[in-house]
Amino acid sequence: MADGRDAAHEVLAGVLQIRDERLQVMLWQRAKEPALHRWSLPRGWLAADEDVEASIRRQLAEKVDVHKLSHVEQLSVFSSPGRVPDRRVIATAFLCLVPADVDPEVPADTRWFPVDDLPATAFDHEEIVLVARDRLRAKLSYTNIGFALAPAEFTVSELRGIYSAALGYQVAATNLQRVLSRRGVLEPTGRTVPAGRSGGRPPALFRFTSRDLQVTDPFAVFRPPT
Amino acid sequence: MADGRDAAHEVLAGVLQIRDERLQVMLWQRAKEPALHRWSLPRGWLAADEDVEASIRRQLAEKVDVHKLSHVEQLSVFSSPGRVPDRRVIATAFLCLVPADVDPEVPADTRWFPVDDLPATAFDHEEIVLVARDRLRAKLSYTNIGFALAPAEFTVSELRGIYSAALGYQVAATNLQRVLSRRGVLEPTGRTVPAGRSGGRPPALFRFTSRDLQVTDPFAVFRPPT
DNA sequence: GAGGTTTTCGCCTTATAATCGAAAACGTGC
DNA sequence: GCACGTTTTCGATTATAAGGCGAAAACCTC
Repeated sequence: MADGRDAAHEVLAGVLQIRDERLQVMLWQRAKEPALHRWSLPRGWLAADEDVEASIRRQLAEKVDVHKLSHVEQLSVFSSPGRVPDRRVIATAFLCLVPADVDPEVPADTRWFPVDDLPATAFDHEEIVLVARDRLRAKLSYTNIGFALAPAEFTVSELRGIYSAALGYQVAATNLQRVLSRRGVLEPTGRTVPAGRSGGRPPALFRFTSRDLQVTDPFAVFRPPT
Repeated sequence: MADGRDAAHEVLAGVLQIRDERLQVMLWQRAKEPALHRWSLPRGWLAADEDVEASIRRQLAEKVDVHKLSHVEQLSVFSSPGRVPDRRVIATAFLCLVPADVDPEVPADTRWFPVDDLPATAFDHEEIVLVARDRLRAKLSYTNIGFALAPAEFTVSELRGIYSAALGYQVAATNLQRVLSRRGVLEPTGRTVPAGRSGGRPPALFRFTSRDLQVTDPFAVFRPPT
C-alpha cells in the first residue's frame, strides 16, 4: 500500500573482526535465488515482539555465540525500493564487533573476507559493509571503541597491530599508547607477559579502562567551560 | 506475523532551528487519540515507491517549504514493540535543519519549542528530539554543520550566537572564528555590514566555504601519513 | 658476559586551541 | 572637529595535544 503498512523489515549484521592482521567481515553464501551463490550478510526478519537490536542478536545467535560480540550498534536504514528484487524490504543494518582473540565457530556456508577484498555480494550488502567499515574507522579516532576489537588484556604491540589493521595503514605504537593513555581509556595492568621466548624485553600488559563506548570530545572551543 | 512482513513503517522529522537565541524544534499538536493534545514530530507513512529520505522530504513538504531545509540526515530507527499503542510501528527518525534567518510558514497546529523545555510529547518523541539535539551538538564540534544553522552570510558575532544557542553554553567569538578559519570551513566575503546604527566597528561578513557536510578528522595518530 | 631483539621512556618539535589586551573602525555628543 | 563609548578585529602569548626519534631497559641466545 502507499502508506507503508505492509513493508517487510529485515535486520542485517556487519560482523567485523581483526583476523590475520586484516579487518574482515562475516559473510554466508546464498544457496537459493535470488542472488544465488552470492555472499550475504547475516540477516533475518524482525519479529513482532522485539526491537531491531534484540532481533539482530537473535539472528546472530544462529551463526555465532552472541556472547562473543563485544559491541553492537545501529548503522543506518537501507530502504531503496529496488534494493531487493520482487518485493519491498526495509533493512536496519548493524555494526557488530568481535574481539581479535576469539575464533567463533560458524556454519559451513559462512566465511570471513577482508573488507577491502570482498567477493560478489548479494543485493546492496557490499555498500553496507563499507558503511560499517567507515563507521568503525571513524570511531577509532574519537572513541574508545578499540576495546571491542582487542582482547581483554594486550600488549602495546598487539594493540598497534589491531589499530593498523582496522584503519588500513600503519600507526605508531609509542604515540598510540600515549594518546590513549592521556585520554584515560588505556591503563596498565601492572603485569607483564611471562617473559617467554620472544627474545626481547617482556612487554607490559594493558587493558581498556571501560568496556562501554565513550566519546572523547577533542575541541575545547566547543567544550563547556570547566 | 513473526517475520516482520507486516510492520508499518513511519518517518519522523526532528526539525531544528535557532530561534530567539535558542535551539528550537518544530512540533504539532495532535487532535485525535491516541496521545490526544500531545505534541508530535512531523511524520508520515513510507510509500511504496520512495526510500526513507524521499519520504521525510515529502512529509515535511506539507508542513514547510522543503527548499528551506539546509540539511537532512538519518538519525536512528526506533522500534520498541510498545512505542505506539495498539499496533506495531517502526520509525526512522531524521535530523533536519533550517537556517536561522528564515521563518517558514507553518500550519496553525504547529509551533516551535526550545529543545530544553519541551511540552508533553506524544509517544517516544521526546527521546527522539533529544537524540537529534545531541547529534547536532556533537557534529558542531567536528564537522562544518554550522552552515546549516547560519544564514548564507553572517558576522562573527552572529555565528557566535548561533553556536552558543545550539550548544547551550557561551563560546568565545575570537576563537570560534580562528578555529573554523584554520579548518578551512569559514572564509570572509570581503564585504562588511553597511555600517548602520550599531555604534561600533562595522563587522565583516563571512560565509561557509561549503554547504555540504564535511568532517574534519582531528587526530593525526589515526590519520594516514601524508 | 657480549651481542641481538623488543619494549619503554624521555626529550624535543610540531600542530591546534584558548586567553588576553591593544588597535581599528565605527557612532554620538559636545 | 574631537574626545568618548562601542563593537570588531588582530597580534602576542600561553596552554594542550600529538608526532618523531633515539637512548635506556629488560629480556633472549650463544
